[in-house]
Parts: sequence; C-alpha cells; structure tokens
Amino acid sequence: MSENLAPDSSLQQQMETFEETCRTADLKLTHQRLEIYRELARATDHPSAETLHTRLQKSLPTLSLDTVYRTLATFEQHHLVKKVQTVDSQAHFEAQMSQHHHVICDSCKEIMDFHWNSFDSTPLPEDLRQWGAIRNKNVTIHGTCRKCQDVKAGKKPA
Amino acid sequence: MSENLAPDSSLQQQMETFEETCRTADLKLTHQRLEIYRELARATDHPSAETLHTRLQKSLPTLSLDTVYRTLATFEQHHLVKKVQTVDSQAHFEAQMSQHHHVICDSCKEIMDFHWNSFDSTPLPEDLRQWGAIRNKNVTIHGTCRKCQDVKAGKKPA
DNA sequence: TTCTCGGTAAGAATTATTCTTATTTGCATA
DNA sequence: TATGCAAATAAGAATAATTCTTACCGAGAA
Repeated sequence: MSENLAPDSSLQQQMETFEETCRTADLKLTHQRLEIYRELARATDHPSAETLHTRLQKSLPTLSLDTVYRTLATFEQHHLVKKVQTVDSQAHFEAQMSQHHHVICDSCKEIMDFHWNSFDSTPLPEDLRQWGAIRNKNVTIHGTCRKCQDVKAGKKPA
Repeated sequence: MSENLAPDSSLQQQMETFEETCRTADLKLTHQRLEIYRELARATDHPSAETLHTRLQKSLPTLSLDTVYRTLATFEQHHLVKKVQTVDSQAHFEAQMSQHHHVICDSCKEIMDFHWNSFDSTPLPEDLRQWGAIRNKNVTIHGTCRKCQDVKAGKKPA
C-alpha cells in the first residue's frame, strides 16, 4: 500500500493543473472529481475503475462505481487521464500524460512506465508517412518481471 | 468484402502449419476450428469474435458465438492467434504471428499492420534489462488515417 | 464399425460498463 | 448570505461482451 505512490511535491503541482484545466473546460470541481483524480495521480500502478473505487471507499464511502467510470470518461475526453491499452477485460487508467511507454508482466499483470527518449525521437518508417496524420507512437513490452521469475524459480522474496 | 484478404498462396501454407500444430498439440481438427482459423487467416482487418461469427454464418450456419470465443481462446493458448491490444470493449484477433506492429485510426478504428525492422533490432534502454525476462516489444501508433482525414475535409472518396 | 473423450450448441450466468431517474450540489447571481 | 439552475451524483436497472453448464455429437483410435 505504501508502494505505488508518486512523490508528493509533484502531486501538489498536478492537482493545480487539474483544477485549472477543469475551470477552463467548465467542469465543476466536485469533491468526487478531485478525489478520483488525486487517487489516480498518486497511483503508479495503472488501476482499473473498480480498484480506484475500492481505494476511495475510505474517503468517499458513498461514491458509486458508476461515478468513477463516468468521471474517468469525462477526464479522458479532456485529456486529463488516459486509458491504457491492454488485453484485460477491465480497463486500466493513468493520469501520467507525458510521453512514456509500458512494460507489462504477463504473469502478475503489473504495468510499469518507462522512458525511451532515443525511440521517441526516431522517425517512423517511410511507408507510414502516407498512412495519415500520426498522433503518437508507443512501445509496449511484454514479459515476466523479476519478482515473478523468482517465484517460479522457487526463491523467497527479499 | 474483397478487401481485407491475404494472398491465397500463403494461406494454403498457413493452413498446413495450423493443422500440423493442432495434431502435435492433440487438438482435434474439427470443421469449426478449421473454418474459424481459415477465416481469421484470410482477414487482414483484425476482426472481433462477433465479426468472425457473422462472416462464418454462410459456411457454418449453426456455429455458436461461444464456440468462436472458446476456439479463439484455445488457439491463443497454443500461440496460433494473438489478441490485439486496444482500448475497445470488444477484443480483436489476428492469425499473423510474425513480428509486426499496429497503426490504429482513432476515427474509424481500423487496425493496420506494418513492419519496422530497424526498430525490431534496436536494443532496449539499459534500465529495462533488469526488469525481468522480455518476451516481445511492439509499437502501436495512433492517429487518423488518410480516408478519415479526407472525410473530415469534405472530400469525396476516390 | 464401435468406443471414448474432447468439442459443440443453446441458453443461462457472469463481468464490465453504461443508462435512467430522482436527488443533490457547485457556483453564478441577486 | 439566499436563490436558482444546470451539471453532477447515487442507486438500481439495463446492456454488452464474454464465459459457464449441460446434454448431445463427432473425430479419430482400436
């Protein structure tokens, strides 16, 4: 529970940007929206709507799951959050909007961010140029994380 | 309908490999499995289970949607097909197993394959090496395809 | 040809997500 | 500070995608 948290200093900043964006977009700053966004911004584990809802039970005991879904959809339309592409049945979300990529452990399903500047600045292959207007390019890596490898090998966790 | 088809010569080959894999894996070669696989191998548009089911109505009028789902899941376990990562609610499938990447049009949702050898042979960033065992890396590109751009601009289709 | 077990169809069940409706709340204005 | 109203919410019903249950069937071995 103490894992999966982003540093506090930047969270402050991020909340201000969030509030600013809402005001500009005529989105009312409700308690629910603030808490849902804060919870997602704090998380580093790309939670599902259901997971967020569970985590928010303490601070918002009457929050409905529907509100989480609806709110995330609204945020997504306003480019405040992103839906992460997976093969899971449940959708996963992130508030991290800057350019990054994902590594997914096929065993424990954990999704991690990573950066790859040299890739980001590499031009696309020639024949893609004529496909249309490209908005973004992202790398997804699949494999087995160290933790799951160790479990398979019968090692004790550190 | 005449679009979205792979060349016939390689399909023949692919069916043989498919049958061989089934025999080796002790999967019975049922009429349904053969037709479902053939239909997916022929397609180049990454259809959903439901789309496949619809396309197969002619050749297999009694085929149940459940069988399509179950069969695709079986094929996936045996690495005969892949589920394509999208943010869609419906899952999309492909029989193309060789290394390739995807461009997705956010407007018409069309998924296209492309190849990028120089990317495939580029080593991953250093800090990822210690993450665990990496199985594959793939690029997904989002944007608006030429066709949809033209529609927006009010142009007639060619 | 017969036997056996995995595969299939049909419909019920489950899971994830969205809609409907009545109520509440943010916030602009008096 | 009080008031009005559109937007947002909660609760439960509804829908969509996928999976399970059960009884029957057919592929392939003997």
